[in-house]
Amino acid sequence: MSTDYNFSEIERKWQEYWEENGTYKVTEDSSRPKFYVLDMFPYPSGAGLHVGHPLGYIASDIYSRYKRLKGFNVLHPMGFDAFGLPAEQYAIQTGRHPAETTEENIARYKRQLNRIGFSFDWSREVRTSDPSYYKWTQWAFLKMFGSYYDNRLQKARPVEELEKAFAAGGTDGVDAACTRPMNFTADQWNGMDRRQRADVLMNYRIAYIGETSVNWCPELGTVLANDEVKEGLSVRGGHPVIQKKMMQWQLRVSAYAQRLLDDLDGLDWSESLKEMQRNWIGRSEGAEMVFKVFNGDSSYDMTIFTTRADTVFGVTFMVLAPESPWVARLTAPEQKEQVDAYLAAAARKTERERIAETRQVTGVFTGSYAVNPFTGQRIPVWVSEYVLAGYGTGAIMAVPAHDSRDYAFARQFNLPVIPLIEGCDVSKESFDAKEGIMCNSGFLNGMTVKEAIPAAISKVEETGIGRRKVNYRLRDAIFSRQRYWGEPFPVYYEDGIAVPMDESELPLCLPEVDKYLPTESGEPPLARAADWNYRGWPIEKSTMPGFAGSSAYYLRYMDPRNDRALVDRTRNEYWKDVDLYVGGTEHATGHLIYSRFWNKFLYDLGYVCRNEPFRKLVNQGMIQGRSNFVYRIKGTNTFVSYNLRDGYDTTEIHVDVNLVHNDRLDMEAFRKWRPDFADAEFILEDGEYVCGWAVEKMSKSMFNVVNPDNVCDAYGADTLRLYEMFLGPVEQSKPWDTKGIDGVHRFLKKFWRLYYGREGALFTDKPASAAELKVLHKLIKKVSDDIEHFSMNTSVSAFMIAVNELNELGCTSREILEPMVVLLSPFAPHICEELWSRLGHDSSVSAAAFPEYEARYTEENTFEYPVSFNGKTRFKLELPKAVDPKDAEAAVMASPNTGKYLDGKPVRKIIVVPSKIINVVF
RNA sequence: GCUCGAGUGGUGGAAUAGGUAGACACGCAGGACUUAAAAUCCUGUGGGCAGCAAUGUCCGUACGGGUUCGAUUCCCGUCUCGAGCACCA
Repeated sequence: MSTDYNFSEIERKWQEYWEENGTYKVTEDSSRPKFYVLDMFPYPSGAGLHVGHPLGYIASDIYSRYKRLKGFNVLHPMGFDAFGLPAEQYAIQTGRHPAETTEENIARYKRQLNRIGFSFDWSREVRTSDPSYYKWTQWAFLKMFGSYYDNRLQKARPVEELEKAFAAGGTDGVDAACTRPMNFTADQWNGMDRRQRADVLMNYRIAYIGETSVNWCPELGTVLANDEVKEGLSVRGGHPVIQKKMMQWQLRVSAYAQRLLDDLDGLDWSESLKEMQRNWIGRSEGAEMVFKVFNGDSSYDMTIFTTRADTVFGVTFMVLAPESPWVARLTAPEQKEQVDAYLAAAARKTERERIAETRQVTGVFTGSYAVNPFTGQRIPVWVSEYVLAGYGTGAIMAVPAHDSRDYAFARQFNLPVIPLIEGCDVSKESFDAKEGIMCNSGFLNGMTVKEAIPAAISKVEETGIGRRKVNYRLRDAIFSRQRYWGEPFPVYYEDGIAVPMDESELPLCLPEVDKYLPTESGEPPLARAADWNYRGWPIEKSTMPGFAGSSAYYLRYMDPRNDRALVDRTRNEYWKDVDLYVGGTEHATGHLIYSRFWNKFLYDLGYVCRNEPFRKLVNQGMIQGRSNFVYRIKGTNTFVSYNLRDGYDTTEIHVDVNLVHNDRLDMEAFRKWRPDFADAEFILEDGEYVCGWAVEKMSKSMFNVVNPDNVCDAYGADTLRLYEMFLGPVEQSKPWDTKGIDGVHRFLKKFWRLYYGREGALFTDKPASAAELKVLHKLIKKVSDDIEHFSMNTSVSAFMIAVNELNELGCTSREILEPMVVLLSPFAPHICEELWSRLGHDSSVSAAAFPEYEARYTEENTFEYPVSFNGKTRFKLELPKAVDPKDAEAAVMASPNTGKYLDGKPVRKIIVVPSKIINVVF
């Protein structure tokens, strides 16, 4: 048996052992408390893992292993988010089936993950593209199709109950979330035919089909959700996105806006992430107000939304969104030509162009007028792009004096500006702040803005002009994608009426197609599938988006092979929810909103027992690349070292970071790297070639991708794990910098040397000394506190200190060395398994118990000392043994806090520098 | 523009209730063992000033104020960087 730390042999051995023995397989066990640690499952891309991906997995694995040692029954699964665009685009280029390439990518991912020594229970693996999995994605969709949202009860209910209510009393007494408000009587409902009823119900379903303005990406040939578009470009691929009206499946996420907002308060998530969700939900309180509008002889009531009802006396015009249905109604014949031209121009623009032209003010007069309900004044109605169709009612009252956008518009088109706040200057810009005293505002005069807002809304309600209203920025999620590689909708069209399939017919599997491109007529790829129909009726041709499969996967891990339910009730009641969820912040407004919505929906229907899915969430930072450069002298094949390059005219060239160690170039490897560098010459400093560096995104084109496999080859998985933790706080983004990895590797070697010298085993049965025990117990306390607080980086430091101290003490006692192995095993499981077994244990170290921290070593060194004040013993001090009680008492008496706190608070801490007491902390 | 974070040595970063700032590691410098190298080990390492020295002393956590006996930590203002949202009425 080798006495050296042979990491590659050790790691291979134990990884095989874990697999053969099913060491990390977990079953429901009601005798032990559960703990559910989840990582956001990866999309298995063709590029494989780089060193940044496992950061969160390592942290969560340490946490899982720690909890296991603490006696918890830990569920720590892994799976794959396997549907997605890259596999499909690869299929379009190569003709290979996405299932095939996905399978290969998953195999590579699993191999790479297993090399790092994670304690995943692979028997519970899920893949979203697997029919036995997406059966339950489709099932949830059918449930959403069959449900509506009851605003009064604030929960989802079966559509059948809505039908009963309609049959009994029409829309009277029904308060349900819907696309547009409806009004009909029971008689009208009962008189409707099948198609009419289907149309009405579609207005209420939680999964519904409807015409909406969508983000259409022509390049990708599909629609995208709001969170898949950034700055007018698709997140995947960066292609331009335009607005288009289309019939699309949607999920009524907006119905859950208030609950999604309220329930954030109870979650143990970072404040910044909660804030992001709050912004995305975008609750704003205000009022809806009705304005009378006139087009020639016709008059209508038009509703607008405002958060500034107090400024109604300053309304000098109104503005409609170009897409608003009011535009057609309110365009006067003499203005029709101009309005149509404006609408056409607006429709042609991409989202990006609209954003780019934000500063340009455009608009057109409709020729119609409205009446200000408070002043009776006649005001013109305009159309402009700066008003959004999708928010509020798509129409606004414009108050140029107190809204900068209205102000810009008024200045552009010479519309009047009426200031409403005493002393404000609106000659150059609007006064947007909600402060000051109202003027020119009738009954509001003299009030502060803060008083005027509720007063104005009350008046609006009293006079029947409108009502209090809360608006949300959160929109319904568009759920159709015109793509192949996604879940098919279990819906067919009978005479054009959408009909759900029966649950018993799931899964509806993806059909084979000859090509993965849209058809010539622009239909989705599924239209290429011959004979794909249901009893002769056409099946829905679009597929579900990426977030469909990832919205409930955490539930499926609880019961992954169940074919009768998404998750069995008793299993769900055992595992309940995710105690710790680790993943990137990029999912803040996508997956993490959809998942919460999906879970709440299932909760409403009684399929799951928890209202929120993820109790605690940690966002791991991104690991950026650290690129290296060499400097070629122009026109030559000579490269000059970093610090000497000033004297030359050079070109900076990215060099593969795998050819560089501590910024020193391996010149031989460099010559072999590419043929044109084969005869490269170098100008060196101190005999070495020093490279330049920069922090950039980790990508192939920058040659800065570090593959964890290479790190495992060179240093071992345990070093990789420790090093990724040592790099800094898990939540923080940082560049991957191999400087310093030697230090961590050195630590593991030192750790090994504590157990094995060159001559063999060093551990003995000798009892531990007090000093040794103190080192151990200090470490136990530090490490457990650190892991609970997710600061693994400082734990690694603590291990280094402890090992140095034990070395100095010449520690050989098993009493110390055994618990040390258990302690380190969450971080470096392989080396610890090996040492554990060499210490004579038959079972895996993961079956051990995390050592208990014994306070006696601090107790032994402290004692209580009564302090008298005014002749009465007031409290006892806990003093470090090194401190002379007289000094302590003197320090207490001299303490500036004594007078303040002597009677009340206990002493918390005595601050001692080597020889003297500085202060007493109460 | 709005919202939320963060600014500490040459570098990554510690300081987990306001209490010795710079733990630990890298890098660097010097030394030991080597014919040599690698590996390993030891010592030093924020800055200024004084001293042969051990040491002493002052300044230091982006900047300017404040609260406190005491501030990297709390409060106000400024600057810089990062993240998110962005015509949301």
